[in-house]
Amino acid sequence: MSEATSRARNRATADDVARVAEVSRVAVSRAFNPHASIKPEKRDRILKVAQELNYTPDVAARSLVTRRSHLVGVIVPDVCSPWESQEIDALTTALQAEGFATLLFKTRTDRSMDSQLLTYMKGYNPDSVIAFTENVGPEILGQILDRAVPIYVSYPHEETIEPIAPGPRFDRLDVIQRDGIDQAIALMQGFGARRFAYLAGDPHASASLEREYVLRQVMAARGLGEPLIVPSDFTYDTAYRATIDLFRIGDGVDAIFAANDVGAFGVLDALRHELGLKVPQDVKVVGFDDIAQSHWKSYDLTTVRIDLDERVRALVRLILRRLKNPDAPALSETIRTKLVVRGTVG
Amino acid sequence: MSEATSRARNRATADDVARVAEVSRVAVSRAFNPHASIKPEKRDRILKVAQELNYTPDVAARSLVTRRSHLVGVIVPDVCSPWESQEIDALTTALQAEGFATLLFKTRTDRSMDSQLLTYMKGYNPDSVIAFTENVGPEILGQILDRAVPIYVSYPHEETIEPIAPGPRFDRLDVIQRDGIDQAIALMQGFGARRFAYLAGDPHASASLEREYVLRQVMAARGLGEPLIVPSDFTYDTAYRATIDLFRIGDGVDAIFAANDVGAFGVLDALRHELGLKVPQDVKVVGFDDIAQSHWKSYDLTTVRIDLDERVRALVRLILRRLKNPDAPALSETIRTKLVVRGTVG
DNA sequence: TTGTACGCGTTATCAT
DNA sequence: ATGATAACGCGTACAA
Repeated sequence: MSEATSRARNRATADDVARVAEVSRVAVSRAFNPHASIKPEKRDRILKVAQELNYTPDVAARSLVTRRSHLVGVIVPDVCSPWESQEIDALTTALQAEGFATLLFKTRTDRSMDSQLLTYMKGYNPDSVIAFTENVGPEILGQILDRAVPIYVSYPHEETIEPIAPGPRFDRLDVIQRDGIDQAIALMQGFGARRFAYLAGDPHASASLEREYVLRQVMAARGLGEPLIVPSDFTYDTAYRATIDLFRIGDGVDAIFAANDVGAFGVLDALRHELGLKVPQDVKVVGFDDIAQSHWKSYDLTTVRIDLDERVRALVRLILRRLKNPDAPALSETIRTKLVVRGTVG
Repeated sequence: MSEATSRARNRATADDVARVAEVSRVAVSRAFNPHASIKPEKRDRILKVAQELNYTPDVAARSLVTRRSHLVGVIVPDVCSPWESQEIDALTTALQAEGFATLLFKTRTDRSMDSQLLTYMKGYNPDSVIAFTENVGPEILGQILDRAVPIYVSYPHEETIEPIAPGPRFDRLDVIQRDGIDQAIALMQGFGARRFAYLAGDPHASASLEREYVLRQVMAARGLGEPLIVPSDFTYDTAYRATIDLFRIGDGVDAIFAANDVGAFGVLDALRHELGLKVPQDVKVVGFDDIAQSHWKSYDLTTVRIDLDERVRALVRLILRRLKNPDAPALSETIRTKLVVRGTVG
C-alpha cells in the first residue's frame, strides 16, 4: 500500500520480490546468481515472482559490490566510417553474447584524445576499454583508468616477442600487416606495375604509418624502389582531390596502394570520372580493410583483408582472459592479413 | 598506510579526497555538484586534491541515489549500415556534450526484438531509450522499462495532432516524409518519367511502408497511376538482384524510387554494370536518406534528405525535456524531408 | 541451505 | 556554508 505509492515508479526491488515470494531478500539475490547454492524449487518460485513483478537486478547497485560493471568502453574517432562501424557492430554482438554492454565514446574530430573524455569515462568504471584512436598512448589510458586494463590495437613491423615493458600494463592486439601487403605488391608487379604510390591515411595514425613502413620494406625486397607518398587522411574527399593533384603533376604512376578502402574509392572515382583513366588497364588500385562496400560493382576493389570476425574474437578473448585474471602480465593476441583479389588489378 | 594497501587498486574514493583535503566527505560531493552551495576556495582546493589523487565520482554509486544513470540506451538492428552508423555517430556526439553516455545494443539480424535484450538493458537503468528498430511497439518497450520513457521514431502519413492515447507513455519523433517524396516525383515527372517502380525496404519496417504509402498518394495526385512495387530489404545485394530481375521481366520502367540510399546504389550498379542501361538517360533513380556516400562520384545520387543534425537535435531535446519533467504527457518533435538534386535524374 | 549484518561510494535530508 | 546520518539496491562473510 504505502510502499507502493511512495515509490516513484513501479520499479520493483529485491525486497519487493522477497516479500511477495515470502523468502528473505538474500534468497532473491541467490536466485539470480547461478553459482549460489539455493534449492532449485525455491529459485524457480523466486524467478517466477520476479517476472510477474517485472523485476531485474540493478546493475549499478550490483557493480558497486562486485566491482564488475559489465561495461566495455569503446573509444572511436568516428562511428560513421565504414570500417569502424562494422567493427563496432561485430564487437557489440560478441560482447552482448558474453553479458557485456558497449559504452560508446567519441573523440573529437581532430583525433586528439581528450583527457576530459577519459575522466568522464572513468566514472562509469568499465571492465575493459578498447581504444581505436591512434594518438593516445596506453600509458595515459592506463594512468587515468584504474580498474580496467586497456586494450590497444597495434601494428608491429614484425612478429616479435616484445619484452614485457615496465610501466603501466596494457593488453595488445597485434595486427601483422606484411602478408597481405606483400601479396598485393606481388600481384600488381606481376601485372606490370612499376611506379607505385602510397595514398596515406591520417598522418597521426600508426596503422597508416606502419602500412607505409611495411610497404617500403616489401618493395625494396622486390627491387621496386621507393613508393611515392601521397598525403591523405582516410576520407573519400581528400583521397579524391589528392589523386587529381597527383596526376595533374603528371608523375606516370601506374599503381596506387591506399591505406584504407574508403580512400581507394576516392582514388577510383577520381581516376575514372575526373581523369578519364581506366582501372586496371591504366592504373592498378589496391585498398586496405575489405569493408562491405568493397565488393560493390562500382568499385569491385582488390584489397588487403583484416578478418573482422577473427579480430573481434581476439578482442573478446583478451577481455575475458584479463577479467579472469586481473593481475596477469600483459596479454596479447595476433592476427594477420591476406589479399582479396577483385577487379582493380589485372 | 593500511588503508592504501588494503585497497585492490589505486582507486581513490571521496573519503580519500576528504581526508587529504581535510574536509568532510559531503564537501567533496558538493565540490563536484555545480548546484551545491560551497565556498569557492574550498571547492577549488578539493578539486585540486581530487585531481592529484586521480579521483572521479563513481557514476554507479551516484545513480543509485540520484536515480539518474546518465546512460542513454540505443537499440539498432545494424550498427554497420551507413545511415544508422551516421546517426549513432551524431547522436553520441550530442549526448556526450550533454553529459550522457551511449549504451549500445544490437537486436538480432531478423529484427525481432528480443524481450531478453530489453530485460538485459533494463538492468542498466538508462535515463532514456531510443529505439530505431521497427518492429517493437512502444507498448512493449514502456512495459519492460520502468524509469525511462522510450522515444519512438515514427513516420506518420500526415502532420496531425494525435490524440493523447491511453496506455503506456512514450515520446515521438515524427518524420513527415511527404515534401521530399513529392519533390522527387515531380522532378522525375518533369524529366519525362512515366512508369515508376518503388524498391521497398524491409517489409517489416514502417519507414519503408510509410514511404510506399505516401508515394502512392503523391503519384495519384499527379495522375501517375500505381507504382510497381519491388520487394527488397534495404541492402545493396538484394537491391542489385531485384533490379536485375525487374528488367529481365522487361517491364519498361523508366524511374526507380528506392526506400534508402544503399538500395539505390544497388539499383544503379545493376543498371549500369549488369544491364547496360544509362542513368539518368534510360532510367532515373532517386534514393532516400542522403547518407555521406551519396555524393560519391560513382553514384552522385539524387535523394530525399533527412537532415541528420536536425533529427539528432530533436532527439536530444526530447530526452532533456522528458528528464526535466518526468511526468509530462507524451512529447513529440517533428522534422521534414527535402530533395537533394544530384546526377541520377535529368 | 538459510538468514543476519555489513559494506560498496555516493547524494539527500536535516540539523547547526 | 557546513557536517552527521540515513538511505540507494545489491552481494557476501559469517554464523546458524
